[in-house]
Amino acid sequence: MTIAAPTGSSRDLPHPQRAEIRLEAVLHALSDPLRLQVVRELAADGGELSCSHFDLPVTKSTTTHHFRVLRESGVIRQVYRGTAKMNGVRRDDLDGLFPGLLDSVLAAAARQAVRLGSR
Amino acid sequence: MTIAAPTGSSRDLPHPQRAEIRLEAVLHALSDPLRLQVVRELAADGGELSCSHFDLPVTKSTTTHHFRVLRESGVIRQVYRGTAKMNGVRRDDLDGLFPGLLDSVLAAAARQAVRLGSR
DNA sequence: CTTCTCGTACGATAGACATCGTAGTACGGC
DNA sequence: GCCGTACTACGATGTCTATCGTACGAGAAG
Repeated sequence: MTIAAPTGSSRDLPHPQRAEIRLEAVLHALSDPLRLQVVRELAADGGELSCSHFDLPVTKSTTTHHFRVLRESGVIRQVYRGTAKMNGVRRDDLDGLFPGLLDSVLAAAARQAVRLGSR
Repeated sequence: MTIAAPTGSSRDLPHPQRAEIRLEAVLHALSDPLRLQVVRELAADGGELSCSHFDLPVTKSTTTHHFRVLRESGVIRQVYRGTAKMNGVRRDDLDGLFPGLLDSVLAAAARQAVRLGSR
């Protein structure tokens, strides 16, 4: 029946429940440079960022695809706010399932960014 | 001239140097269930195991492929010992580059194994 | 209502990858 | 030298995935 919209928005998107999140899917989602970069920025921000906030070197269609991979793997949560779609890392769920994993990956990414050319 | 074989063996295999190891490649290598399982066993053992020690549900060709992906991403080191090929996790290099990452992933895999059916 | 922005959906495409089977090479033992 | 074991190399195949372009839908602003 789906009564009452959760957060007050209209259309909402399918997310895996916490128990459905699979480590292999998370690692796969993070193994793409573009997606890893997105997650780094989202984690650094801590809050929610719109898709259009990111200036990725691919078309909008491709961007949508990458965000979907991140959402379906359980790494991020996506919510519509008016015309924009806001994205946030599912830190609670990830830390609950895999303590320390996200932080290790983010730290590793930061280290590698410094080690290579960088940013 | 290549004088003196390092460990006493003859043919040796191409490995990335420590500085060439890329986080994305490591995550990608670990995102396959079979490969993750192999790495878990190798890490649990701590030493070296032959390819034939693993009883994977795929043919030998496919096994060879997976071990190569692990080697080329820098996750494991492979050495010939007579007719057998021994495999070991490159713990020093991984811990040096990405402190805590490998342990987080292994812990996450162990947790998930318990959480699901398990083993 | 029209228009603008933001993002989706769908179809196409090219490349990557997991898988197999067969044939071959290296090494150790007989 | 010959055979068996361990693993590789190569070619084929089906699936997945990253990418694009175009056309569409939902909401805000005029």
